[in-house]
Amino acid sequence: MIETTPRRRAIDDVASGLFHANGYAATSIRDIAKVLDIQGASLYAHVASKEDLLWTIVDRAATAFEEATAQAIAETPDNDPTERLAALVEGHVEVVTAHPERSSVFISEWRHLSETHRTDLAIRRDAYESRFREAIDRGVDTGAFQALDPAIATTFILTALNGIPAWYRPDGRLTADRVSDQYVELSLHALSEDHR
Amino acid sequence: MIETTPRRRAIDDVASGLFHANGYAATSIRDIAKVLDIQGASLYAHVASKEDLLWTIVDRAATAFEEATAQAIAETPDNDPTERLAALVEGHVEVVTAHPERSSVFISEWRHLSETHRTDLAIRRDAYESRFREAIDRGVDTGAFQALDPAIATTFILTALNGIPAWYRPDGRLTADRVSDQYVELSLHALSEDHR
DNA sequence: ACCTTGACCTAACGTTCGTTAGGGCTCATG
DNA sequence: CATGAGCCCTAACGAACGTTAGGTCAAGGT
Repeated sequence: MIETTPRRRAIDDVASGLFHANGYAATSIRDIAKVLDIQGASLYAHVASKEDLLWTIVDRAATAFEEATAQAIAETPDNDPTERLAALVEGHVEVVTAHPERSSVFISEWRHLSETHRTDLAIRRDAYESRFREAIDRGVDTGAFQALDPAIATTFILTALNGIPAWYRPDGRLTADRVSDQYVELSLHALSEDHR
Repeated sequence: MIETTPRRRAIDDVASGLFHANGYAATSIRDIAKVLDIQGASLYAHVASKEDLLWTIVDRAATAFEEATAQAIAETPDNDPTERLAALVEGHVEVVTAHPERSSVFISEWRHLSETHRTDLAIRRDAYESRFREAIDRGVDTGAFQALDPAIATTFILTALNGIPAWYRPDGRLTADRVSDQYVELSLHALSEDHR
């Protein structure tokens, strides 16, 4: 069970922000402490290690993505790949726009995890990507999607989705809903059969 | 003029590989030297600073992308946005697959440049992205592309392209040509008007 | 009145960082 | 044979790193 005091939560949020902005390796414990107006050593009353901090953030983000896919799958029929993929994309965008910093760290900083955590995460990430891959495979099989390399198509869409936290700003011109709508539209369009 | 001895070139290549694999901040001068079977301090006979190393790699990558777009634009008519965009995507994929490590560093590690170099690069990157943006704008205007938010569409495609060096392996299942073909197909399809 | 708990402090540890200074070896060219 | 360029060495610098140890102080429960 993960214990989470309010103070620890605040520390995680500050760490997310700095890891997102400068990267994990370029962010020191003392950098994080400075934002909290605290001495670096004091952080160790709340945190086991720097990597523990990273893992907490990454694990929370991974869980959010997993919950989103689970819901998307529960809400759409197996035999409608178009709707299924739309729900998956929408769910992904919602998670990313709700927590851009966490998501960014999850996507970009996993290399700096310990080997144990890294392999744990790789498994979960593969499972996540499989949800997209399965929907696309099925769509190609049933003819709903054009026949192209499903592996490339999956990667194409997933990398486009993963790019969002790098540019999305919650207070920017684009609302989360608009981004979601457009990304669903673009993703489905990219795969859809021509209707000439 | 940039002077480039063969030895310096070898150093740049090693640095590209490590920066790509572990990130700039997590790669030390001594790490780079170790691959070359050399003492860390010896690198300073060839390199002014660690940032100089990063900038050389990034600058070379940026130039490669600029040359690719220039060629794509020269080879396609202004009034055919579909062909223009196809050429831009193809050129981008060719650069990325020819130099995945350099490209990866260019895309992911620009935050660690000095402010001078970072703003220099930001300008060039904006100019590069504008080439895509202009083709998409024109395509939406002429009706060749479906009417969606051109800013989002541009970002969607560019982030998908930028994701390539993270997964592409020169000795893998997919040849550079195949990736290029598929990415052109997916990009154009994502934007194309329905023909129902 | 005492004790725990949470939050933070200062001081210090051993290590690694980027970088500089100064010297030495090899080898092609004059 | 002398020269000089190219390449690398050892030694060391001050700074920053993650982390540990031990202590203070206020709030709250018993």
